[in-house]
Amino acid sequence: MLFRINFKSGKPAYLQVVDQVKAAAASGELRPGEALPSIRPLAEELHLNRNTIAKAYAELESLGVIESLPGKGCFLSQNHSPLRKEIRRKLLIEEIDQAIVMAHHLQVPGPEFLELIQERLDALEEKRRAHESHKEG
Amino acid sequence: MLFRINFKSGKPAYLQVVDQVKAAAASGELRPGEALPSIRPLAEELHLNRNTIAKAYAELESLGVIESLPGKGCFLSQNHSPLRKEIRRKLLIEEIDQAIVMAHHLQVPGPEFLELIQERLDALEEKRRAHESHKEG
DNA sequence: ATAACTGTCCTAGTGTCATAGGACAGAGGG
DNA sequence: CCCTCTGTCCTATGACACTAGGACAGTTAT
Repeated sequence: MLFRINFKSGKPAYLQVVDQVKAAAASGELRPGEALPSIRPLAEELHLNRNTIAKAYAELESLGVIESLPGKGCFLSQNHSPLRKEIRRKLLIEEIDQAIVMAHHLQVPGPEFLELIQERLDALEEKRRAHESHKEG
Repeated sequence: MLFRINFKSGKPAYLQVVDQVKAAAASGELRPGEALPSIRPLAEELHLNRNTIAKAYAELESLGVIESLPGKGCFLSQNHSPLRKEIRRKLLIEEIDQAIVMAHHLQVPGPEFLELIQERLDALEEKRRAHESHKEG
């Protein structure tokens, strides 16, 4: 598990951590129940204040991605997203529409757009398979 | 052309305008060369300061979506996105990955995700056809 | 020229965000 | 108990984002 902060990206450090944990969860790099790096060591490793990491973890907990047990540590949740199905669908549609509008604006035609999506889905699936075999084999 | 600002969304007003103009351009509601509402009247209509609209338009110009001619007005560009193809592809991939990670996190399975995308693409296409016929017929 | 319109720049106020350090509370090993 | 680890809360500070009003410059019609 390796995080990297891009200090010149303009994106807040704590949000970068949030995104990277989410991505790690999606790719299987982090598995349900697994412990995340504890706040202080990770903060030191990334040259951030502990509260910056704490804020990221708090955000992740509010999203249902992780659970934090004071005194023990933070762990990846079993069941993500406590939201109702219609809400989840609505959120996802917003995200999709944003990508579609960007594709149009970048003049990427529909077929190429779909191809790109399939490509990324495949890439993710491959990552997941790789992590499966690492930890089960 | 109708804009609506959601004041309790937390999203800055000028960004809401940016998104709505981009969406209007993608859906064909706004066509290349067409004039956008001028800054002051639109600001008054939306109960915003002129500079809030001006900032939105400036952002859109920097993105290549519109062109503003001082003294004349703002107009939708012919050719969006002055960026090189690899850059555009990279930007789009970031957006797509974000949607994919969200789909995973919301526990929306791959096929349903693709279905949703197709659905939104179709919806956009229908809008575009509707605007075609309105303005050509 | 005047007036009414267009967008733009400058500057200031206000608030929120991101980050940081100190102190506190629960868990577990000597 | 004592110490060290865990996460959490409170507070403060610095920076930046958003908004706002005044003054300016280009365009067009009268």
